Amino acid sequence: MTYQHPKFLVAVDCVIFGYQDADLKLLLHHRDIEPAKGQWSLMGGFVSDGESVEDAAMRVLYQTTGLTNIYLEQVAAFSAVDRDPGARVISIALVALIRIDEHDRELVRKNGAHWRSVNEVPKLIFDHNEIVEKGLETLQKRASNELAGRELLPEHFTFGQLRSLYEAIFQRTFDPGNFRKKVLSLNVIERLDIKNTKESKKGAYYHRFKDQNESNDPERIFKIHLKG
Amino acid sequence: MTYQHPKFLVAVDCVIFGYQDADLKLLLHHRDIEPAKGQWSLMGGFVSDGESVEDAAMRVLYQTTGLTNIYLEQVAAFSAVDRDPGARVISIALVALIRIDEHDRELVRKNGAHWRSVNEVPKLIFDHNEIVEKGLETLQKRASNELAGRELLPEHFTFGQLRSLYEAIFQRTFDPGNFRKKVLSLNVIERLDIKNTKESKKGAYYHRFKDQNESNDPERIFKIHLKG
DNA sequence: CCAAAAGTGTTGCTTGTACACCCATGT
DNA sequence: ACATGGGTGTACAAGCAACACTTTTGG
Repeated sequence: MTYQHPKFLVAVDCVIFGYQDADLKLLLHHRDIEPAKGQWSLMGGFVSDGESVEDAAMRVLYQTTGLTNIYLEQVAAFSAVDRDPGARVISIALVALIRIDEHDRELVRKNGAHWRSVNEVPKLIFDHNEIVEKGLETLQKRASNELAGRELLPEHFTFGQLRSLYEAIFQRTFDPGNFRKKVLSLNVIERLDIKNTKESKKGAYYHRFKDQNESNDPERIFKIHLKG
Repeated sequence: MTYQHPKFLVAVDCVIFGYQDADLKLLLHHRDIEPAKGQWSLMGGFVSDGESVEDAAMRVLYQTTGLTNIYLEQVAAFSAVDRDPGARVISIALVALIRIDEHDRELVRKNGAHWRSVNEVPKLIFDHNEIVEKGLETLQKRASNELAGRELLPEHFTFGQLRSLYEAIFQRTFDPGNFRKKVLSLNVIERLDIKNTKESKKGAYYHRFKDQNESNDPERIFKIHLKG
């Protein structure tokens, strides 16, 4: 051992967002270990040897949703000395965005996990409510700097669906016309020749995200300040 | 012990920015422990029991600069398994902004520390160059979302000095007139009746940051996109 | 026919950007 | 007198925001 210093348990807590029924969802489960066993908690786990924080988060995600290749972003480190009454644990929070229709429902069920609307997050253990707050902020920042949704929407989506997603993320409404124009100006989605006729009488064209390469993004600053 | 899991050394690495001679500076020192002893490194240390990550960073700052009450912001966790050849160390990076004229030069000297321009950062140990990059990004984001400089400039400063600071942070020039108007519109600084006559023939009014309370900030989005 | 979402257009306003231009003064 | 940074003003462009209006079709 080269260094003589105290060591710590290091955990990852995943703020896993999905989107369904025009509502931003958060994956929560009943914690299965003491302390606070049975209470609502974020999906989390401890970092293992030979594993980076991101590796650990991906492992947790795979174990709980069956998904790989997930978009992950660090939120922050939470390290208050008494944040976990069971032991001194330093936790790195990460936010993950997943397509809710692709996850393994059986796995989620086995984990005692449930999707809950971000508007109805129950009291969570420790500082997890605070982590959710910060995680949502991180998502909002991301969604203002670029057009988010690739990881949350199905392959094909209408403008209405994209707008609903943004309304869920920012917890407010956007003017349909202005939102459309703003998104189009970013030049990152393209229209298909198929129409969705389920969600409106007239029918709305499906769109899809362009490939990373062809979506020429010259400093795309989104700056969503559209009012309802 | 409640949990059975591997434990890790947790470090803090501080990206300490100061500002002097129209140049953004970074505090570096010669590492005094093996491995990589003597090489350039960020100011850092290990988290102790009973100490949060922020506590540890403040301790490191105090030990190296003698300063307390420093603005601190988390950058990210760096946790690649082999990032430190001496041992498995998970490091939380934080960015700190200090007024360079207030630090304890003697302390800094004892630490073998030196201020280096961010434009001339040498090869650092481990992943510290990457940490500096991320730290600068964090500073830039902060400086675009609000008027930064409280912690970097002296009490009284001219528009020229503030603009120079921003030019150092963003590594580009700003139009003097437009910069002035933009900053004034934020309504967070006030003019004093004293003039600085050293840096220009005409003399420039000193300004200072208003108190947090009286600087009514209605969603101040800075959005520095001024061209040279 | 009516409601409701899709999609387009118009207009006023705010803000960014590029300048021109005067001011004060040390050299 | 002139070069230099300070400070103000102007004019155009771009983007935001509010909202009118037309299209389409299921009920």
